[in-house]
Amino acid sequence: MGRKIDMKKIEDITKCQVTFSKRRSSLIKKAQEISVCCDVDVAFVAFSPSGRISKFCSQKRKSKRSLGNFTTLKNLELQIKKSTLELQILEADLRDYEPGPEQEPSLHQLSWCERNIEQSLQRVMARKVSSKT
Amino acid sequence: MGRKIDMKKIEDITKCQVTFSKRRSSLIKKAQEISVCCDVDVAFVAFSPSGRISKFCSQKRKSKRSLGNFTTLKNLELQIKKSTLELQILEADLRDYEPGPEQEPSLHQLSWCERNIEQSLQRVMARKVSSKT
DNA sequence: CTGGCTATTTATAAAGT
DNA sequence: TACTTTATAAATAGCCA
Repeated sequence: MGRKIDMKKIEDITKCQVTFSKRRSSLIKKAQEISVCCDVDVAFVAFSPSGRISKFCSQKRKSKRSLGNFTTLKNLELQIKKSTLELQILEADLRDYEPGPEQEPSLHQLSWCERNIEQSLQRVMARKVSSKT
Repeated sequence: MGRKIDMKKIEDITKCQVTFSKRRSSLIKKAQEISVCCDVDVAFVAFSPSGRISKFCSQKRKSKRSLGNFTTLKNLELQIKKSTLELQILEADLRDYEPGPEQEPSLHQLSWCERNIEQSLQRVMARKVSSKT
């Protein structure tokens, strides 16, 4: 599509931003299409050089609250515990970093991260429910 | 590309899988391209109907361990705490779900989720470091 | 399920406004 | 700086192996 370009970083700032904007749009469009046509749950995230985040999530989460047996719940709980532990370890690691003067962008990113974690778990849970149906 | 198709779920199982496979490939290719050309960190994830996960992450994480001041660390810690709390709440919510007879796919999904959480935090941390540079 | 082939439809790098 | 247009390169639906 368009004149061919080298697969390397576009040095011209303006050109790079334009390309990013255009490609991001079609990438998200494609993600939407595959989610609809193939009935899949997809997520796309991009951290731009300027620190901003672009994301797309096909929100086709199943409704919550559906009771059932607890056959393998132990395993699931174990995994969740492990994830929680990872978070705590990472929390400790974070102490080695310097936040810097600006704090808004990073806090936004952490907020995103937070939502991402939530959504990831929700996807897993939704998949868990649908896979047994 | 190809003969036009309706933007709706492809009912023919085989056709749907073929389409998913092909589109997934080009989607990941596009993700790789935008990550290189535009120097962005991207991630793409797809939960297929059959329960499998496809993902792509441009792994351009910054190296860890770089000391600095703790100016806004309080805020960061607060956010992390909040995320951890979310996880605990979600963990509680998980009790309302039934894992089902099959457990492998879901555990894999949780493993992915775990890695995703880790990677998300690492990206946030990396961005945190690079943004102050 | 992968992998080509081909006819079409999209995506898009550049240039124009 | 942001659309619009244009020329070209890619992506891909339908088939076949």
